[in-house]
Amino acid sequence: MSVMVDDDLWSAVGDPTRRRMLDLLLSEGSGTATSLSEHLPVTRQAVTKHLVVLDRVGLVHATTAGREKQFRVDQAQLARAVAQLADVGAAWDSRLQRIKRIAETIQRGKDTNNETEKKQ
Amino acid sequence: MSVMVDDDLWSAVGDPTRRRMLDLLLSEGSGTATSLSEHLPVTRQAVTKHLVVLDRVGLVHATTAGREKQFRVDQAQLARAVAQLADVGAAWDSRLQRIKRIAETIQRGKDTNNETEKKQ
DNA sequence: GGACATGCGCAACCGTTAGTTGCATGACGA
DNA sequence: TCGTCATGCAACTAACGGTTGCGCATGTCC
Repeated sequence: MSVMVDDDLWSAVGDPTRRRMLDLLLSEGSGTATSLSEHLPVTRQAVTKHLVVLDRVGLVHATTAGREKQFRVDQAQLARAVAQLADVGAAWDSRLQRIKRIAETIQRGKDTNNETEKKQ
Repeated sequence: MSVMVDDDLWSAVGDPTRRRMLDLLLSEGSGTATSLSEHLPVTRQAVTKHLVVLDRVGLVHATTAGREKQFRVDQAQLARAVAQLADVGAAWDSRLQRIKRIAETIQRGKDTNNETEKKQ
């Protein structure tokens, strides 16, 4: 019934700044804490902390080259996250649809018992 | 490009406890802070605070009856939230698809030793 | 090689938030 | 009226998102 959700993964994409960082990394291909912070309303250090979080849940990983640390999106993990968004959305959506159908059934009258409502 | 997202609405459903509360309210139809807290690993007071933020973004609203305060999900607002989940998911998904296509194109072009490297 | 710039990491600090405990109050049933 | 039950309010803690400041390593330019 209730969808299996990785809370850590969801929380990681729950933050607006981190979502924008993922957007940036996807469109640019890769980026450093400094380069990302230039396109964001927060400081480099804040970006660094977010990168740690994203790295911890496997949504990005880094390769150090000289004094720069390039981050890239892990596509498989982001795909997992997208799947979870879709799952939860679908679960809620079907709930809403069911409520709507019940409401319409009640509206129509009480003798049309073709489809069953089960929970109270 | 970047999807229009209501950060407040998203943050509201970004919290795992609040998501479970919405699940409970959807399946039970309605609930009080006390009744919800009985199915959750947090205290009644914590649930109350979450109900305040859910109410603030319009995802639930309450009707006071005697000494009880019954909360119900606002279906229209939850539908909006679901739509935003779907939007962000779709945006990332198309990004991932595009990257995949580009990767395949490059692979096809430079391919004289056709061993596909597989990650898993 | 030395001077300077750049990218990063670490630490201290602040405001907000998710959670707790404790207590007071208002509504209900016997 | 008395006890019970749901709620509300206040204080406190821990974690988080954010800042500023500093130190260190690497790269560049004479």
